[in-house]
Parts: sequence; structure tokens; C-alpha cells
Amino acid sequence: MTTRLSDVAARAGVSVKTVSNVINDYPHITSQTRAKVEAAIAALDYKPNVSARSLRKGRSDFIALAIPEMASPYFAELGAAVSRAAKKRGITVLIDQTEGESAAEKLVLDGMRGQLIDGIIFSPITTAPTRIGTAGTAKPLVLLGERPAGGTFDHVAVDSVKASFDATTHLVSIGRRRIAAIGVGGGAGTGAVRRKGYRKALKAAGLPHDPALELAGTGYHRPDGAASMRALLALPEPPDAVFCFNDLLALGALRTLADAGLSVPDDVAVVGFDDIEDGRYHSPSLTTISPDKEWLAENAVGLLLERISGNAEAARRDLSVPYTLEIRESTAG
Amino acid sequence: MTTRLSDVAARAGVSVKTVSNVINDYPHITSQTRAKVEAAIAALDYKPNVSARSLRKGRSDFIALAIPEMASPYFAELGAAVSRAAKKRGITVLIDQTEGESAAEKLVLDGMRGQLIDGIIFSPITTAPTRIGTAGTAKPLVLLGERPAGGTFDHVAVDSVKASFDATTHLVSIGRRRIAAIGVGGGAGTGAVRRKGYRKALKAAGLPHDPALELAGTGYHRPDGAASMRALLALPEPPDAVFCFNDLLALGALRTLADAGLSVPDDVAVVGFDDIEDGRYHSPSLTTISPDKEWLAENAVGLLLERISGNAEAARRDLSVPYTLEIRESTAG
DNA sequence: CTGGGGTTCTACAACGATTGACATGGCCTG
DNA sequence: CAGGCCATGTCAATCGTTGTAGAACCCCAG
Repeated sequence: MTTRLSDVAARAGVSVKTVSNVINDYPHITSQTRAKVEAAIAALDYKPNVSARSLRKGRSDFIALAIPEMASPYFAELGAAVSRAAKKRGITVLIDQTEGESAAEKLVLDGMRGQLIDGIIFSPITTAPTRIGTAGTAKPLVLLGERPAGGTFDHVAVDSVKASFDATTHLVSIGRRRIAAIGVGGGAGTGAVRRKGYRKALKAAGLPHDPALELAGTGYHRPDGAASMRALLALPEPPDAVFCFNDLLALGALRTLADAGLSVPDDVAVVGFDDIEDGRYHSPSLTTISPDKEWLAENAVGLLLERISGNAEAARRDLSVPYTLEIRESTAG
Repeated sequence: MTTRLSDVAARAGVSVKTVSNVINDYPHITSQTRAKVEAAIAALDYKPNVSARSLRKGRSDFIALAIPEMASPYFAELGAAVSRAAKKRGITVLIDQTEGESAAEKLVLDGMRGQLIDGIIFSPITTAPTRIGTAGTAKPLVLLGERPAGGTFDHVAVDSVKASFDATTHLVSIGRRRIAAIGVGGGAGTGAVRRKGYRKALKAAGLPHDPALELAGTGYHRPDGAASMRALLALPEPPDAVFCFNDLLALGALRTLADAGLSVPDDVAVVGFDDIEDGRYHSPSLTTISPDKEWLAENAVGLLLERISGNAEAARRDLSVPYTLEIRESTAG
């Protein structure tokens, strides 16, 4: 049925091992035999069996990418980028939706897919996995997003404090004085870090800090942003600008503003974070922090692969993703 | 390092075979031994080695989902749904971005991931794979979307002709007379089928068919929709409604309309297809054909699994995905 | 022409799980 | 008490690939 190594060997008139050697670029092979073998491989359309190879080598060239939900545009774009980066290096990505379950738990539960995968890129949305890898099973792991306090993993993320500072400062620079924040989360996650940058910017601008303008909300999707914006508009003194901690929140907020008949950016300016495609085409188009997702993916994969094939004990790395502030209609008149 | 079957056996005080029997639900086992074994499995956190199992059994419980690009919202949502449906049945989905390369080619190239995957769900955007599976390697394949002419695969899709008819008829019913279509593609793909429904509806309504109102465009993304809409507005007699063959096109079109200062739906009504989340929160929110994606995923996975484990020679199946027309602001004043 | 060193290739045993044939002993039934 | 079923154990083979060890060969120096 399936062609296997021995079929190729038979056809090429060499031993099974020689074929294997050809495939694995073993140095000492005559160009003659190499040619013979390659001809046989081509003729039979032979493809190595990954299961067998992985069983024998203990390495599969599969990595996992764990994200909260792939239907969320940011994560979809991230997944696409990681897949591309991995494919370029000949490895395959398994995308894992953690779906709100405590992701750390889930990974351990999954048992790393029965030892198939070589490592994992983990992108938690809020909770950070402090305890993964304490198990002996530990495979290499690269963490994306905010780093947990006592992290012991390689880590790739935007400097969220700085980026949030920039975003907020931009709002200040166009003359806004009552700047709200949507997406302020608890814990040590994204929300907290971005809030830090936001507050810092307010302080730097000499603006008062009004707790009523910090909206926690329950999630990071459009409805959450829409609801938070409604709450802000209901305030006795509504804001003249909003910094949303991700683009979905911002798009939800824009929707509320449109419904309320308010003009953006004239009445309320809005800034997001992530630069998802939806924001670029929305009207008004969304000003946002744009992390370089290709860079992120490229380096996350690179870091993980480095870990997998070699220096498992090298020092922990911490990479900062380049970003830009994309100024669009939601802040520029 | 890793716990294996024999470790479990040792701890439970039984033979390896018995442990294997427990795991594979062999019927004749005392509840006592079963309990012992299960305790040992839990204690050691044993996870069967997927590679070994797959090598031996010839089945991996992995399936692939091939989509053009996962960053596209419709496909992201589809991928999420398929992953969920598969996980429910204990199987894992590998998502494959075909990225515009002739997907058929690519699949064959990939050699089905070295025999790892048990089958594939294939969702081409335009070109239909007529020749896949002619190779002897053929694994079960379920096709999503428009069926190619001489298809020999199981197939799950919305009745696009009917849905397009409904969408267009809806525009007629709100009084529109010059209804354009964006996304008319060549070949036997999505574009052609939806155009058929569109034309049918025009004819049924006794409206003239103006070729100038059928825009082919180059792709299925926002920029394509925006460009097509610009072209339509440049006509001596612009349309008063547009049926876009997917939501991204529609969102692009809406953007152009907003830029042109036209009111939706008063000046131009817009209908999309797919019901992606962006459309629901856009302002105006987008009227669209909403296929039941969960149903689609559930049945595609079901069909594939049926094929994989059993009647490989059963008759070809053809499932029609339920859909609704979601009427929102872009057509309802 | 003989022996050492390198090259080129091969035989064999693993990797971990599953499966089949078969043996064993215990218990129940008739 | 014999025959049958049940629950398990033993043993060996198998899936396809690769690492280890070593065989066979060639070339060249002494």
C-alpha cells in the first residue's frame, strides 16, 4: 500500500540503511548511489512515515501553538504567522484552542499530545502559566504576551507598558484631557500592564487620574468594549478619548459611539491595540498599536527551535517585539 | 524519562497486555484489575505515545483541515468550529494554510504529512480539486464549499444558489431595482454559483440584467470589495443595492460607501455572505447569509470519520448546510 | 605486497504500543 | 467431575525508521 524505505531500497538495489542515509544527508555516500536512491525515491513517490521517524528519533518536528481562541482576529493572525514561520523551517504547527479553561491545566492534561510535539508556544490571554513545566515531562516552552512574575520561560512580547504609554500620550497630544481606559484586567496579565503605561502617561501629562474612567469589563471582545463604552457615556462627565486594550474592544466601543450619534474622533477619540485587519477597514479606521506579528512569530519559533535542538540549559531569553503607533481616522480628524 | 506501558504494568502488578486491554476497552476485564490499572495510569500520568500507537495501528486520530488562509475571519471561525467538533470526538485537527498555491498540488506534495493524518477536510476558495485522490495514496477527503463538476468526494456546503437567490430577493423586496453583485468569479467556483442565484432572483423579479453591475474583482478581501464598490460608484448610473459574495467584500464596500458620504441602506443597501463577527458589529451592521458553521463543522467531521473507520466504499454523500438570512442595518432602515 | 586508514555500505537491534496465538488456572454448570 | 467460559499472562511479531557496530572495499605508504 504505502511505499516504505525497504521498497525504495529494493528498487535502488541498496540496503535500507543507505536510503535512510541519503535522506538524512549522511556525508559518506557516492554521488552514484545517491543518484540511484534519489531516482528510486522519486519514482516511487516515497514519503517518510512521520510516526516511525518520530518514534525512533524522539523528535517529530511538530510544535504546538496554544491560544485562547483562533476565531479571534488577533490570534488568527498570530496563528497564521506562526504557521508560516514554522513551515519555512520545515516544521508543522498544531494549533490548540484553550478556550478559557485554565490553559496550564489543559496543557498538562493533554500530556503534550502524547509526546508527539517537540515544544510549545503559549499565548495566554490573561492568566499566566507559572507552574507549567514543573512536571518532569517538561518540553521547551516559549511564552507570548505578558510575562508572569517569576517566569522561567523564554518570552517574546511587546513592551506593553511603553506601547500603552505611547498610545495614551498620543491622545494627550491631540488635546484630550479626559482619557478613559477599557480592558483594565485584574491579576498580572495584559490588563494590568497596559494600565500601568496608561497611568504613567496621564501622570507625565499632568492629567488627573479618575478611577471612574478605568473600565474592567469581563472580556476582550466587541461586546465587552461596547458595554464598557456605554458605561462611560453614562457618566456625568464622559471621556473625550478612550484607550482600548485591544482592537476588538475598540471596535465595540466605536459601535456604541456610532449608535449614540457621537462623532469619532471629534467627540471621542479612540485608540486600540493589536492592529487587526478589521480596524484598518472600519470607518472610521482605527488608530492602534501595531506589533510586528511576523517578527513575533519568527522569533518565537526561532527561540523554541533553539531550545528544542540543543542548549536546553541556556539562559532564559526575553525578546521585545517592535511596534509602531498607527495613526488613523479614529484619532486624526 | 517518559512513562510507558510497561511502567504502568509494573506499578499495577499486571502484564503489559492487560494494561493495553484496559486502555483499548477490551471487554473481559474485572472491575478490580481495571481499577488497579486505571489508578496506576493516573498515578504515573501515563499518556500513550502517539507515534508508536499510530505506527502500529495505522491510525493516528489526526485529521487535517486545509483552508486558504486562517487569518481570514470566515476560515478562522470555520477552523475553530472544526477543531471543537473534532476534539469532542477525541481527534485532533491540523490546520493547513494552502495560501493560494494550487492547493491540490500542495496536498499531494505534502504527502498527507507522511501518512500521519487519517483524512482531510478540504475547503478551497475558488479552484476545486478535481484530481486529488487519483493517486493511490488516497485518504478520505471531505470537500467543503462549491462542488466541482465531476466530484467524487463527500461534500458539505450551503446551497449557494438558493442562498444567493434569497439574498438578492431580499434586496428586491425592500424596493431596490439596480442591484449589483460583487465577487463574481470565473470557473466553477463560489463566484459562479452565487452569480447564478443572483441572476435567477433578478429574473424572477422581472428586473433587467445589467452586466455592468457584475463585478469580478481579483479576490475576496476587503480591498477587493472596496475597489469594486468604487468602480460601481463611478458608473453613470450607480446601483441602489449590492450583493457581495462574502462579508469581507461587503465590509470593503461599506468602507467605500462611507468614504463617499453615501448612506447605507438609504442610498445603497448591502448584503453579504458568511456572517462573520465583524459584520455583526460594524456600523451599519451587515445583513448577510448566515450558514450554520457549527452544523457544518460537526457534519464534515462526522462524515470524514465515518469514511475513515469503515465503509470506505459507501455512496458519496452530499450535505446541505442550513442557513438563515440575517437582516440587519445595512438593508433595514 | 602488506597493513593501516579512510570511505561506503550493510546487518541488527532498538523506539513504544498493539495484536494474535496460546497457555493457565479459577469458577460455574450440568 | 468434565467441559466451558472468563480473566489474565507469556511470547513473539509487527509497524517504519534510525543509531551502533562492524564488514567490505579502496588507496597509498612502507
